[in-house]
Amino acid sequence: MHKLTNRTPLSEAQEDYLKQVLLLGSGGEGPGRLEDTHPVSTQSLADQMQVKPASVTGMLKKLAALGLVEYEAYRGVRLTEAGYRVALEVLRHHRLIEAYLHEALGYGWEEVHAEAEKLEHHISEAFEERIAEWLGHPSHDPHGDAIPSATLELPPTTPNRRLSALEHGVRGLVARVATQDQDSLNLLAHLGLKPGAALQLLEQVAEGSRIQVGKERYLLPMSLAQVLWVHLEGGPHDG
Amino acid sequence: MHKLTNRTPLSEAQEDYLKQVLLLGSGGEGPGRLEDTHPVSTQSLADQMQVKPASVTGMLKKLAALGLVEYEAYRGVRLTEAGYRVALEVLRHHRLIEAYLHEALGYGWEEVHAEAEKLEHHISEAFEERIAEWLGHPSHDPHGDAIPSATLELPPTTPNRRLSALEHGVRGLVARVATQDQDSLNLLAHLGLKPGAALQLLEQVAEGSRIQVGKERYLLPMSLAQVLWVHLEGGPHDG
DNA sequence: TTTTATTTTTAGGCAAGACTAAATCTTTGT
DNA sequence: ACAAAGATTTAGTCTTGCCTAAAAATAAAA
Repeated sequence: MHKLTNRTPLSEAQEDYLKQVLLLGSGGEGPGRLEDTHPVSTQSLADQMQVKPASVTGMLKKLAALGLVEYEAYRGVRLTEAGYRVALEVLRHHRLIEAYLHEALGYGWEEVHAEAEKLEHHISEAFEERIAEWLGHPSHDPHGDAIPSATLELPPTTPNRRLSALEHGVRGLVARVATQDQDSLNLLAHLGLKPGAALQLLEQVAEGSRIQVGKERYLLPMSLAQVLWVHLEGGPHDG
Repeated sequence: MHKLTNRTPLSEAQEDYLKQVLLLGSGGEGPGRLEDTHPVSTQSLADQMQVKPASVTGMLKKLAALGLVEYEAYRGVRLTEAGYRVALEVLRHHRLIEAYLHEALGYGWEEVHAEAEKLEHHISEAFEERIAEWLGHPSHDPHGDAIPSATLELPPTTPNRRLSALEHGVRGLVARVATQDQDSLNLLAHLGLKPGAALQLLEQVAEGSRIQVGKERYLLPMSLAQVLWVHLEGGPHDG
């Protein structure tokens, strides 16, 4: 029996599961409309949450009973409308906090993830509002990830592509750094490859992507080239 | 067996208990040196934590096993040196957050407590440092409560007295508002009775204290007069 | 199609931290 | 001094969220 008029506050774990179902169920471009998501496997959730698959099954049953996910045994899980809203709310908290830590408190953009991960579950709506206000209601966080609005709409997407999928010679701006791995973040930050940075793809080789950033040339391993999303120079315009 | 080389991170509940043992064990003037505290009863902790006495007993045993409190059955509890340090650290977090919410994010001084209560357990040392830096390493929070330094020293105490204990005619400045009750805070805020405000005690009556604030006169109920700590005008100097 | 490998679920447990009810200590009143 | 009252502790449960091991379902391969 679904409890759609759900006003029981969710636990931290529950919120985290919902967030991950959204993230894993969306393409690499980041979360979009609920209809565009695909079901998520128990295993992928277990990996993401650093937890055993059996634990995931247990939690999914609870969330299904709350009407927050649609869960069919052996068949993966997807969010309901209600679960989707919760997930977006958590994402909004996370990304606003990242932006605030970066802009207001001088955190490096590569340092903000861990702190936001803890805080996202513990701030009030008032806090959310005040930092959003202070920041001027930003549409993207320091990693280039979209921030849902107060009414949970996502900002319009721009046509970005993975560095690893570009043709040689192409120039563009880093639009998004889609990893949370601390080592990767540190390296990319060290190379100046943060959102907004200009780069040119020299060529794709077996080991990864040879690029030029300012006057420097680097060979970026495949694993990193895949998480760097690039906005093409002179690419498609929308207006 | 005490585990004095304690580096197991404490739970939120454990930190809260330690904080309350410190607060309840200190006089109304707020926490001072560990030697000046008195043992705290199970009942008073239960009241403060909104929990049944049996639950308190259970937790105290755990904390005693960790070497954070000295606990003798039926006899109350006090902090050990290690527990005292944890309690001060939590208090520092709490009060720095209150100050930051007030000064940086425009929270009213009467609104900050609830938010700080949640956040105090979830911020990193880096976060603590950055907001302390931003604030200029303040010695007191918006309620006038002392903030332990990064090395956990308490700022020198000033000779304040409860409004309810003053003689009529006396003038002074509000030094501290020692309540966390939201209704009381709202009322005091409404009357402009925040730390720094000047007032004069007209007379003590059975129902409370008749005072003058600016051009207004109020009869402040006993319960409120007891939580208002006043710094006497032209009072004892220390230099 | 049948076997094998992989994924997922079930079953049973554990640790925190709360609760209730019952037992036991301490204090207090006379 | 002693009994009643009040405070505290013990004993036994419950819920949450995780675990491991074993069973079952699905998917892949022969």
